[in-house]
Amino acid sequence: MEYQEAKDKFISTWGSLGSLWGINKAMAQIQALLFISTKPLSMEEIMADLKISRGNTSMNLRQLMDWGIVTKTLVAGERKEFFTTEKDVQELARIIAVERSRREIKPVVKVLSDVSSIKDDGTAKTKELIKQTKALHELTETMDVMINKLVNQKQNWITKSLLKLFK
Amino acid sequence: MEYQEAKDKFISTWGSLGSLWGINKAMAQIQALLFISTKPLSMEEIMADLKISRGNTSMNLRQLMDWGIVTKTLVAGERKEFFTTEKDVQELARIIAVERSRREIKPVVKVLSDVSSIKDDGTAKTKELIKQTKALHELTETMDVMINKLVNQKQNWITKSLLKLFK
DNA sequence: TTAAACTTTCAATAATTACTGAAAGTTTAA
DNA sequence: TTAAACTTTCAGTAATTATTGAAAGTTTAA
Repeated sequence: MEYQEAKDKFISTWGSLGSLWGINKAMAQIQALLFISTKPLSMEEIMADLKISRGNTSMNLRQLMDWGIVTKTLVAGERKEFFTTEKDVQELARIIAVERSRREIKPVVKVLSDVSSIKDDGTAKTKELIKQTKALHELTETMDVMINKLVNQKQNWITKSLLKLFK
Repeated sequence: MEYQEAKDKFISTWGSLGSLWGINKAMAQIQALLFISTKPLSMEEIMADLKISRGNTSMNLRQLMDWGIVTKTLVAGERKEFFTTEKDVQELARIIAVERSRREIKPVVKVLSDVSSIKDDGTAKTKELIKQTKALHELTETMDVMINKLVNQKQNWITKSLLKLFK
């Protein structure tokens, strides 16, 4: 497999994987492109390489910046803006985990907490609803705590955690 | 909040959360409905409660059975089929984790392995591609191993893991 | 058998989500 | 200033994904 083929394969796989970590295809592809680039890229270069429109590029770059995964960088002597992504995979994984916790898990924990604390009217169906959503609430909260603790070990957190779990 | 309101809120939240664990809305809602039901439900009952068509119900029930989350149960004296879901949240989480690993993580690990092992032609861009996809490969594989090990602790795995990590 | 009761399939359609491109907005250099 | 170089916005459109419903398929009881 040659460079170009490998590059395309990586970008397209990473793109379709976007759904796994909750972002859209173009967003994931832009991140992938920056991730394997040896230098900051301009909007023009990203558009040309991925064959997507200016508008799409602009919107998805902004989202990536909102996630804290991509940053603008100035290139000496150039007027236009250039972009780079976090290059350290562990740091990348940390950012994604924290953001997903904030955006998706926290709101669900809230709903589960509300639903599971309705008044017990003594009927079997109400009892079941309370029991099951309470269990789900505990689970979700535990996992959220776990993610946030894991991730705060910073440097080399994944390897460290693995060791702790299975030594 | 009364029973019906709480139930609707739970089902709709769980439904829109489907994307988080990689399934569609109707599928997640059916699972949610079964999860808080005090008895097995027939297709008719599911259709009526969620206001979805027969076809949709049938297809999504099948998918839930493929995932191993829902099972057919026979109800004495009834000809039609009834359905139940796994009621234990920890077991539910185990099944989902294993399935996602199999369906989504494993194939990506394969691509990353292929891409990161292309021939080094000495150029900077090839070196960068190899370096970055290798790092991603290691990370993804480590996480996959972690998930599978965690999950194989069976009984009470989440609490156990949390203790191990932070004692 | 057969026909009623039930489930599955799948082409058509609806709903959702992503993308384009041109106009409006912003910044900078002269 | 102003005009060129650049970025953002967003209405319209395209692509994707989910849903319907009716026809075909299956099972069971008589």
